[in-house]
Amino acid sequence: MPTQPQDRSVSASFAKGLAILEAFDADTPAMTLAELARRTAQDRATARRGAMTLVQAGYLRQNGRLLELTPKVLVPAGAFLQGNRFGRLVQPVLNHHAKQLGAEITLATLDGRSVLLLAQSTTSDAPISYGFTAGSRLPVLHTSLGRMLLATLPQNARSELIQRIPLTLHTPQSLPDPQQIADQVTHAAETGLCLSDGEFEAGITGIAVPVTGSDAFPLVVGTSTASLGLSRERIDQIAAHLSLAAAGLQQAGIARTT
Amino acid sequence: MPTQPQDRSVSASFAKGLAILEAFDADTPAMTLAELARRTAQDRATARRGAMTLVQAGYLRQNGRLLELTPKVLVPAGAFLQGNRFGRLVQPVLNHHAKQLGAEITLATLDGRSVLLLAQSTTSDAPISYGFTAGSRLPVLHTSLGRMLLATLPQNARSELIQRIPLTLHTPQSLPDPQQIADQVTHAAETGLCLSDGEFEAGITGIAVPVTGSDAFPLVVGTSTASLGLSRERIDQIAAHLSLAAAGLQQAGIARTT
DNA sequence: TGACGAAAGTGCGCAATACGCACATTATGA
DNA sequence: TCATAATGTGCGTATTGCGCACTTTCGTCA
Repeated sequence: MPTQPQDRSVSASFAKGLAILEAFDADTPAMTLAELARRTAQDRATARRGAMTLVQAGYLRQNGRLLELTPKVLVPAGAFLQGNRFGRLVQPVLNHHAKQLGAEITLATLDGRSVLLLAQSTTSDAPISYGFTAGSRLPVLHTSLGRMLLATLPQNARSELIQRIPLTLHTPQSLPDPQQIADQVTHAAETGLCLSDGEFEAGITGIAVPVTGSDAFPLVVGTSTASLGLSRERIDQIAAHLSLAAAGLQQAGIARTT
Repeated sequence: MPTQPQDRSVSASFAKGLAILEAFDADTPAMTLAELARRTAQDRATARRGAMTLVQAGYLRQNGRLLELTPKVLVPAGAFLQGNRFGRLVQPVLNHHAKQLGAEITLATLDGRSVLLLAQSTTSDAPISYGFTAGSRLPVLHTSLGRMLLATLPQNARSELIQRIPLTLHTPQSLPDPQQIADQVTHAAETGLCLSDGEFEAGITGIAVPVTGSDAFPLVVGTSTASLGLSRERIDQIAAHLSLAAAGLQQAGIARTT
């Protein structure tokens, strides 16, 4: 009684263990074993084995009957960021243009069905800080970053993703129709600029431009600002700054040398 | 022919898979499969299974014959940082006192046998930036952060760690004798302040103070400055700022509510 | 161009190992 | 106090991962 056409080149136990780790997110950085088993749809004994392995490896720790992430999960992230010279190559560029612009600039890529924030400028004098950091996830369909990322994809992948990603409305202004979103994406692809007004957070307009030249990951940079009194001139101004930042990034060598 | 007193509550395959992921560090964010197998001392087939599983899960990607970390490794880190409200609780405190102090302030904990950086102030006007970010590792024995962390430990754990951690000298000024280091740690424990002059990077003095009140992890904050012309008064001044930052952090609620 | 070494992919037999049921125990809350 | 839920554990079973050995591909130097 075979269960699945098991792929002999991936380890099922390892995959299940990773699923345990992935069960922890920003909203739930600590949970009980039973809840963990429920979330991952694994047998409690299986979930326990995975969790105990993670505890032994140092990625989880037991606090009473709660399992919680330890700071050790920062290590692989640090390896990625340092290994790719983010601190030296990316951060200065973002900071410089953010200062010029007077608003924070975010670098993001696409991961599965969500936007993944990679880095953000840290100009302490910037007005708003949303508490988003590297590793944060954002929805794809209703953010300027997400739509701009979609726009970098080839047509077929683009429309397939728009269909497959469950559409959740965050504000009354969130576009409810996949077709409208697809049109916005097409428009973004043609103009190299994407706006999204109040579709993710009310009263906030997101603006994003692509970072071309990266053959490894789709990359975009973006910023956000209050929608109120946002003139066309100001938008163009912001877009210009973002484009400069994007150019600076690819010149700094974000593109992977294949 | 039994191999090991195998612990039935941890998954060997999962642990091996995690070892694959841990093989990637800041110096080697990409490597070939053979090298991966060599580093982890696993059979190539085993290493391949682990790597392919990580590829399927999205944490690694294949670039030619190289395996490299993907940005997805930022996700667990983001979950930890956001879940513990670092962006809202920690960062503002660090930034505020860093501005007052005129130098970057770093928050760190102890992970195994190395210092693990958790967060760093981001005052764009600070003089030096070492390229260290959250997730970076530093040696324990020859940094002020590390020694201050050791000082927070109970006596037995303290001396055991000092014995067990391999002692590598980074500069001519690095203390070569475990006993001297132990004395420094004791002194740090008594005074609540730790200095380390040029033992990790020549000409740089590190200064660290403990963040008490955390029952979950040992925490310290520290900064670094040029050793040249560093007066006793200035040191006291810096220590005062760091202590304020430490107090601000525990007041912000870094301590885990057990 | 040919030949060598290193790296990558694959198949498969064996047995170690992870699975998941079921039971006992302990915490939680009505 | 009882009921419910969560935890830890033992263990039989067969699934699953291990690792040898072979083939193929790639890169390099003669």
